[in-house]
Amino acid sequence: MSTEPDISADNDEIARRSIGARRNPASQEAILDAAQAVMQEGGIAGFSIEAVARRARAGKPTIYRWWPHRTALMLDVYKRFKNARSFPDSGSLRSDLISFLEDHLLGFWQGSLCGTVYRAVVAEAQTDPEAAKVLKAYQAERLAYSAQMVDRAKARGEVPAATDGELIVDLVVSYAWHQLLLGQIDDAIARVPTVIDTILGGVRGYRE
Amino acid sequence: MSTEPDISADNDEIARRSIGARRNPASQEAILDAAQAVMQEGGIAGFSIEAVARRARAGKPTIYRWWPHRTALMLDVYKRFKNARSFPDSGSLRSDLISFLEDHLLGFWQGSLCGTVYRAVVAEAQTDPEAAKVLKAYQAERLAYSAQMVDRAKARGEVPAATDGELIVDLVVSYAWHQLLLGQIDDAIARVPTVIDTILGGVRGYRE
DNA sequence: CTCCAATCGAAACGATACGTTTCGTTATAT
DNA sequence: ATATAACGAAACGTATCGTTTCGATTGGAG
Repeated sequence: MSTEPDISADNDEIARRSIGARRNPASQEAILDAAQAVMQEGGIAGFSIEAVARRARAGKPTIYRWWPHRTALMLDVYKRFKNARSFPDSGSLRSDLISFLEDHLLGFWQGSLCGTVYRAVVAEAQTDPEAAKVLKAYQAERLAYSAQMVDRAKARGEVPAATDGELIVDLVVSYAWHQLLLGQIDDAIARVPTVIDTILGGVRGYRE
Repeated sequence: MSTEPDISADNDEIARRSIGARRNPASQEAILDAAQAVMQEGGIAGFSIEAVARRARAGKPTIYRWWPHRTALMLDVYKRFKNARSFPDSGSLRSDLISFLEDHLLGFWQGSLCGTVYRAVVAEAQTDPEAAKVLKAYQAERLAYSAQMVDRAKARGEVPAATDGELIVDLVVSYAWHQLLLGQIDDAIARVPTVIDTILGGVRGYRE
């Protein structure tokens, strides 16, 4: 998998300087590279602004100038991975949701650095109210966007128009979060079809 | 609600001393009281061993001696609340699950300190592998225990014997976690019946 | 009864990270 | 030509970490 941005072209360059009264793209990139590397090597616990600054050979003020919170920096690292993932549109809600849970959530987090980063972001949001606000907004946006899968199913007549698309997607995402935060991604991936079938079909043979 | 242990009888007592070569119960209680108070006043962010020690007028080594991790201390505070909550057994799976989600999860966390403490524990588990192990074990145990609700429904013939009880409960718990960690407990409580009905019945009118 | 051992609170330790401020340098924008 | 704003570097004071000392306390072993 080449989902991970390349950071092998390390900072062999000469020391960066100011390029005038504007942001230095090279510095920004070096900082993101460093943040990713630090997260990769030391995990969540070792992730600090100081460590990133050292690794990037950047001044702390430069980081604080462009990223108000540690969370903002982590989210930017996360977003580097989430590059143009086309949304599943297979023509079937079931396989759309399976692909969504298996590829876009669990599979995306598995193995790569993304899971680690996302866990850190969620953890940070429990401490920092500002981070909580950012994460909540991000989740709301993603939820609304993902609900389009259900909208398309409605258009196909696959589900009634009254179906609460956001709730369906919320159940899928909630399950993925729970598994991620408990470090059970690998186990969860094996059960994806069962989970989706349960969410779509409910408890088989349930007598109301 | 009087779910919260009383800590109003504050430490007006004289300074505690050693009572010999054994644990001082008064100190342990004072530390737990202080931990709860600190969490209550400063939230997760302000929670530090130093702050707890100051508040309890205890020495830091005394805390480190009895609680290896910060998480262990937080979990002990959490457990003070979780006093003998009897499990829902209403004779109907639907109302059992509604009560479970509304009272034992969301309602238990709402308002009281428990939600804050639990969020802190989950956050800590993302950083500290030891905390992760403890939390994972705790969740697995609770999951198996809660699945008994579905087992009783099976015995009543309400659901087929092949139903995956742990998956049903997992979906409910996952939803509760997601809402807790996003700070949306209040909104979530209003939607409890809809959520349970969706999990039990699936998407109404879904054509497989 | 004597003394050992383990506890207690208090204080201080070095280390680390926080977020901010200063400084001299650089180069765009006006 | 000059004001402006970014850059890296260094240092600031504050806070918490987890550990180490210290003297005082008191139960339990010998």
